[in-house]
Amino acid sequence: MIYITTPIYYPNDRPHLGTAYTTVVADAVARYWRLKGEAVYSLTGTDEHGLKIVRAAEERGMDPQEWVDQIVERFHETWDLLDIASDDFIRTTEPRHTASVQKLLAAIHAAGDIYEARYEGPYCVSCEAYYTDEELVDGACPVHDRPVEIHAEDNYFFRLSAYGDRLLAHIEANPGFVTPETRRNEVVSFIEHGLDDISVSRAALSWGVPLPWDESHVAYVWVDALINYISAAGYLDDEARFAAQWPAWAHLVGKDIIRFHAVIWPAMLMSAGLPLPRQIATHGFLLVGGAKMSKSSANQILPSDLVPTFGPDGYRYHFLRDVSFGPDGNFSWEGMVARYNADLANDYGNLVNRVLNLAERFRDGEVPAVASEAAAEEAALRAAAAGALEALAEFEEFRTKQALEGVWRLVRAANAFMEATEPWKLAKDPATAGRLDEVLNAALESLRVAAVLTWPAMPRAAESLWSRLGLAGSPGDGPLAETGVFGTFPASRVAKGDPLFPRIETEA
RNA sequence: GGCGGCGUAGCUCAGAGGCAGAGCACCCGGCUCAUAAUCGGGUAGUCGGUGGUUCGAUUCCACCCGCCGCUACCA
Repeated sequence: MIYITTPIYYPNDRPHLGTAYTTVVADAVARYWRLKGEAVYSLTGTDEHGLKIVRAAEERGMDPQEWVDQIVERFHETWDLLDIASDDFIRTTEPRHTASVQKLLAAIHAAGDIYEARYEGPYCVSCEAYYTDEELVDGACPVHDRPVEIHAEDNYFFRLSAYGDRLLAHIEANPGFVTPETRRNEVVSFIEHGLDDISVSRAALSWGVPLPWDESHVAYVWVDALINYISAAGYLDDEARFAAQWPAWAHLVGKDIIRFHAVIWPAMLMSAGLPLPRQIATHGFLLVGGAKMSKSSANQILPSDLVPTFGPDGYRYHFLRDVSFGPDGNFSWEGMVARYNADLANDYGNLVNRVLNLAERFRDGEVPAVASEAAAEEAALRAAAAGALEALAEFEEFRTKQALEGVWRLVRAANAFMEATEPWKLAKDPATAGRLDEVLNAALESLRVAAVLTWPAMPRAAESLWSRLGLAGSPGDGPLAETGVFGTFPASRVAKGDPLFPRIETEA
C-alpha cells in the first residue's frame, strides 16, 4: 500500500501557502498512485496539544478542546477549497491517537530506553518555556526581554544517544531515506556530531497525553505529534491494517522539521521494534519577494486569496508546475498569472475549446470512432502521448514540475496536430469528410488522454473535460496503463461548454 | 568557526567531461477552428571569478567572491 503523509499542522493559524503546498503535493502524488491502480492511503491532520494551544484558548476565554474544535474547521475548509482528497484526517486529541501514543511510549519504556532525570536550564516565567543559552538575548528572554530564571523539573528522557550508529547505518544502507541529498547530508552531519538524549515529557502541563507509567506527566508535543503516523495506520488495535499500511511510503515534510522526522522518529520506531518509513521527502520554503513567508510578517498569503482568481486547479497547477520540491521556491502574483495564461488558458483550455467547437460545428458533437493507422500526423500525436504518459511517473519522485512539463508535450503536440491537419479546411470539401472524422477523432482522443494525465494535478478540470467529452465515470478511474494510452476515441456526444480556464486579463 | 548547497539566455529554471538547453518574454512569418488564440522560424548566455587536472571543463579539483541552509528539544 502507498501510505503517504503530510505533517499534522499546528492549528494556531489558518493554513497558508506553505502548509497548502505540502498538502497539494501529497494529494497530487496520492492521486497519481490511485490512477495507476495502487491502493493508497493519504493522511493529513492537526497537532492539537501543547502550551501554545492552551495559551491561544485562554486568550479567547475558551478551553483548549473548544478552541481546537473551532479552528480545525479552517483546515477542513481550506483542504476542501483545494480539492484535497485525503483518506484520513487525524487529530491528536482523538482517542485513537492518544491511546496509540500511550502504547508506543509504553513499548519504548519497556525497551529500557526511558529514564527519569532532572532537566535544568534558563526558563522564562512569562513564556512558561525553557530556552537554550544561545537563544537568550543578553541573558534575557528573547520574547519578553525579561531576566530568565534557572529552573529545573523532573522529566522523562528518551535514550536517543543510543541510536546514532544505527541511524547512520540505516541512512547509508538506504540512500533514499532522506531526500533531497543536501538534506540527507545535514542529517548525517547532525548525527555524527553526537546525539543527546531528549526529554519526552512535561510535568507542568496538563494539555497532552498522560504517560502510561506516570500520569502526572504528559508526552512532549513533538513526541506526541510524530506518533500520529502510526495511529492512523491502525497501530493501536488493527494488526491486519497496520501490517498492510505501515511502514509509510513517504512522509512529506518541510525542511524545518527534518530532524524530528529523520532522527527522533526513526529512533523511536527502532526502540519500539517497528519498521522505519521508506522515505522522508523534504521540501523547501515558498519565498515571497525573496523572503520567507511567516505567520508574523505581513507577506503571508492564504489559499483563499488566490483561489477566487485561479480556481483550485489553477492554484494546484501553479505550485506543482513552478515549484521544485526540494529547494526553496518563489511565489509571485505576476508569475502565477503568466503561468496560468500561458499553460492553462492558451495551451490547454484553448485546445479544449477549439477541438470541441469543431466537433460541435461540423459533426453536431458526434464524431465516429474511426482512426487512421497510417497518417503521419496521428503518429506524431501518438508518440507525444506516449512520452507524456511516461513522464507522469516523475510524480513517484515528487518531480511534479517534470511530470507536468511532460504532459504538456501532448498538449503542444495536439495544437500542432490541428495546424498540420487543418480540419476547418477539410470541412469545406465533402470529398475529405472521411479524413475530417479521423482528424476530429484523434483530436478528441488527445483530449481524453490529457484529461487522464492532468487528473492528479487538476482533478476538477479533468473531470469537467471528461463530462464534456461525453465519457462515463471519471478520468481518475484508471488504470493508467489502459486509460492513459492513446487509441481511438469512442463514439459519444461531446459538448463544448464554457472556457475551461478563462484568460486572466491583467490591468494595464 | 565546522559541515553542506547554490550562482547557466531579459525572467523561471533543467542539464551534463566532447559542437550550451526548455518554457515564458521578444522579433519575423503562416493560419483563422479557437480564450488578442495557435503553428513554424529566429535573436539571445565569456554556464560567478582565478588557477589546475585532461586531447578536451560550463560539467572534475583548489582557491576566491556573492547568496543560503544546518550546527538539538520554536508543534
